[in-house]
Amino acid sequence: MATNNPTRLDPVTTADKVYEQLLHDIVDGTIASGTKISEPELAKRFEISRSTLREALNRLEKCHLVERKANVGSRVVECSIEGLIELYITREALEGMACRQAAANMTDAEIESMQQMLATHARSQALKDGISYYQEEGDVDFHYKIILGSHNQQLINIICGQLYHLVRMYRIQFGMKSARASRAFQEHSQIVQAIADRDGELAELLMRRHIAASRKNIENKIAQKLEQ
Amino acid sequence: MATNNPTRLDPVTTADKVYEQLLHDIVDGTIASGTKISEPELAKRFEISRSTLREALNRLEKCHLVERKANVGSRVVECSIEGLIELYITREALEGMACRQAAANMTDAEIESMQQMLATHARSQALKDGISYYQEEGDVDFHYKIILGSHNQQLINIICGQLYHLVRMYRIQFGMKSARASRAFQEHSQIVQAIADRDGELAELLMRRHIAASRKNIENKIAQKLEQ
DNA sequence: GTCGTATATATTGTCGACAATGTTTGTTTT
DNA sequence: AAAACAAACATTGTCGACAATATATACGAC
Repeated sequence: MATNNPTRLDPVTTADKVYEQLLHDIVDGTIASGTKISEPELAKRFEISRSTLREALNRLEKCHLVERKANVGSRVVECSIEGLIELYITREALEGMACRQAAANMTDAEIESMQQMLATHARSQALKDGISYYQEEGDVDFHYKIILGSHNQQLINIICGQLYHLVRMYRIQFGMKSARASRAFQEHSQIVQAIADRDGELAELLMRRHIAASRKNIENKIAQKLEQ
Repeated sequence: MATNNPTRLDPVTTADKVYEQLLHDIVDGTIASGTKISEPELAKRFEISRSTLREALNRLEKCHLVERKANVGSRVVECSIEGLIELYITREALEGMACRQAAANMTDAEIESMQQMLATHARSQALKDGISYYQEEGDVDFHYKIILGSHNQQLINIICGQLYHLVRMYRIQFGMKSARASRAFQEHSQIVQAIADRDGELAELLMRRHIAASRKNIENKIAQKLEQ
């Protein structure tokens, strides 16, 4: 399945490449959450100068994946349950509004494309039910398309450019495998229908519920894990 | 009036100082919107090296005040009516949610402090009615307090750390002098009441209307200016 | 005279070294 | 032995120079 990721523009400079590598490593936990980052060490590992490493770190800071204190250094952001909840609440606000705007601003062609995508998901889901990875990819693609459909550059930048990296990080590190695939698919369908009807108010409401449900699902899972 | 600005932490490094100076100059238009930034020239002007200037530029990029293209350079962000609308729509989503969270998470002391603030505004407004500068400052302080009251670090970072610089830039450059002072004050009071009642849903609704009204007010003003 | 190409210029990206600040270790004092 | 201070160390911040890329200028072909 093609992951239509709007954040990834071809890296031209070496700082770009290092940024992408570090982004990947942090998101999937190869570089553990909370780790102190040693500039000299990392620079040596990548065989680059500290200047270009710092350039890469600056971009990671932009998506809130590393935090820097003056004269002290950088750390990979710490993953916490509180942080996760805060993130999802922010998502609820932003993606809800993006969905409302999408209902107003998406072209008919874009809507058509979404409906086709859902049809594909339905088929692939019917075939390999339970295999959640594809559903995960599909879920991300679905949300990206709606955000882009808002045609609001501010929303697009904030959500795709910074928030989503953190979302993916939490998903992977907390081992969220989208346990509610069929339910989520149903919700996706309702949302697309609202957009097709150009009903922005309903579209926003449904998206907010969708994300809130996802958050509660994750909260429950974590609560279960803590009980074990 | 003390401007309780949560973004301004004491600058320790020279890059911090240059950042703050540039931030100020860009927001108030001393460095015009859309200007190409020449690194060698700016570095010479501030009598610093290009490295530390680039550090400052990176932070400006974080709040979407400058945009950089690889191997080409940086420009001050362009102010457009579309951009303004997109910004206010984003504000509506984020501050609306922040207000809902504030209703849930603000301490009684924080609420008390807001009520006192409003009382001060009421008095100062009654005295020097029409002098909108204080009202402007007061408005910013009001919104900051609510955002901080959400106790949601993600929302606080996005809104105070990046969005608000742009908001202030648009306000100044488009010459918005808050023509609806008394109306805005009334809306502020209603919002604080909803928060005091711990009615998150209403608080969010009112904040969204408040920002939407502000946006429409600005749009009208711009339309009038274009007619002249 | 205009378009295309090639050279020259300027700007950005990257590098290694030095200065300033934080942190650790070792010593001294109570 | 614990606390306080001092010195050695490591890390981050800043600098100036070089390399790679983009832009501007000059020249030549049609």
